[in-house]
Amino acid sequence: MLSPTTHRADPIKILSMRHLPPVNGHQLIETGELMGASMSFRRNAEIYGEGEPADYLYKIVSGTARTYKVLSDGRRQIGGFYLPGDILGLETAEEHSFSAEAISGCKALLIKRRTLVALAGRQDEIARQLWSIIGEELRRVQAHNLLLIKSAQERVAAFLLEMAERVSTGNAVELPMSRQDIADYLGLTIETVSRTLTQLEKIAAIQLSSSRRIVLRNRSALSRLNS
Amino acid sequence: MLSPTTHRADPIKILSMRHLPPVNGHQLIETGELMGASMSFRRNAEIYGEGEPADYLYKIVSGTARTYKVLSDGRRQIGGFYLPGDILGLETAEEHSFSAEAISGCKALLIKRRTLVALAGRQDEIARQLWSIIGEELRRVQAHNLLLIKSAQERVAAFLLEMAERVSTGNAVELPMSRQDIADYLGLTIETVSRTLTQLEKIAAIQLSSSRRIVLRNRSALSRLNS
DNA sequence: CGTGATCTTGAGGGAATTCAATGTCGGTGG
DNA sequence: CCACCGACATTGAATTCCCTCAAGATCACG
Repeated sequence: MLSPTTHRADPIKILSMRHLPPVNGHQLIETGELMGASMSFRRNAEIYGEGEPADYLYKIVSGTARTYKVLSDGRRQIGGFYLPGDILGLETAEEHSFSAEAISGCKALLIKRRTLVALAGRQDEIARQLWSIIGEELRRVQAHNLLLIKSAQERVAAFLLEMAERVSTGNAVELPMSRQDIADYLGLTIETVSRTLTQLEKIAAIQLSSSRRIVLRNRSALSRLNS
Repeated sequence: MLSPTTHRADPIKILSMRHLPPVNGHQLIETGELMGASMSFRRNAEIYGEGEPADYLYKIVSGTARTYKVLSDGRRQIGGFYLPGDILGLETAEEHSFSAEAISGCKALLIKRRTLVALAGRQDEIARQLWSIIGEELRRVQAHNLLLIKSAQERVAAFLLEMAERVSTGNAVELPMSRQDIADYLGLTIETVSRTLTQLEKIAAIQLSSSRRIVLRNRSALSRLNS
């Protein structure tokens, strides 16, 4: 059962809670000054579009989301994957610089940006958390940068290790995204991702139980690939 | 001559001034609560190292700096180039995640992070500027990400356009960094950068006056390459 | 069971890298 | 002043890695 505190009007909790328990009954949580409206998105539904006003942050409650950009020639670059507990749509600009979509069915908590910023001005703890969140995002994007200069093997290995940290139960990784998503995240083609995975299986670094389920058999081998 | 305000104890000015006039005489500027110590770095000198405590921000006054990481196999990835007016070392973590060096002789204004953060808690204007600076940094890193999935031509073209915006006088771009720096920034080899530049010269998009001086002859051609 | 979507595998080609040599520029000392 | 030197940059040839195009294989779903 839910602990009573999850229903309290506490913006700090909204920001910091890693997994928010499901919102039972009504879709609106009263959280003091910070309205947390819960919103559901079905598979492939748009959460927000590039260029739209960035009025809300979205805290993923369940499911997975992706941010992406489509270049003029049709190539798609995925900026990141967002799992439960992650915060999406963090921009200091007035407009979203990426689009966001639900990968699987997906529930998110909406947080009004202006309200949050105003609140941060008065409550140090909120401000501190906001800084930590945007700093985390910056580090994530920088790590992604480092990925993109590496070889296909290194990129895939790094991706697997990253996902293992985020979704793993033991050594098994249940991937929420398709090969195409992975490819567009890593700056590779879907074929190269597929080939690299079978290659990693051949050297006994991983085991492909099914296409979406991957077991890490030899993490140190993967780390070693990770230059 | 310097206007008197440049010497006033005004942290907002320190953050926002695009180009800080040279500090004549003593090396320490009294800026109220925010001490702005001026510091000089010679070519290739380290400004800070990866993993060191991130106690200071550095506002470049003159010269150019680079941030970088060296992977275990020796490859170097340059995270960004910082020109006069840019702020370096912005981390919300306790430690620097990149190293920083002066590319050319370089003067920077040191800003104590803790002091700045404390100040931001009391002055909205400071907080607002801090947000804008880190948001800018985030956008810069994301744009860099997009670069790294493109072809060599596109990367070099995008790099030239970026530098043109930042250092150009008309159509001439005076590059402060070496080919190796450019290569490590773009995730290419020095040879590929060189070849691509001569290629761009052949199609009359640019002119290589000298190796460090490049004239943009056809910006729309460069933009077109920029997918 | 079909049917479409997703994933894997194969063969060939192309873009960037590697390795190697040559060229250019700025400084230093004869 | 010019010859030499080292650092930096360009160019060339061969190779490697990833992409493209194409054909199967597998999976989910009606």
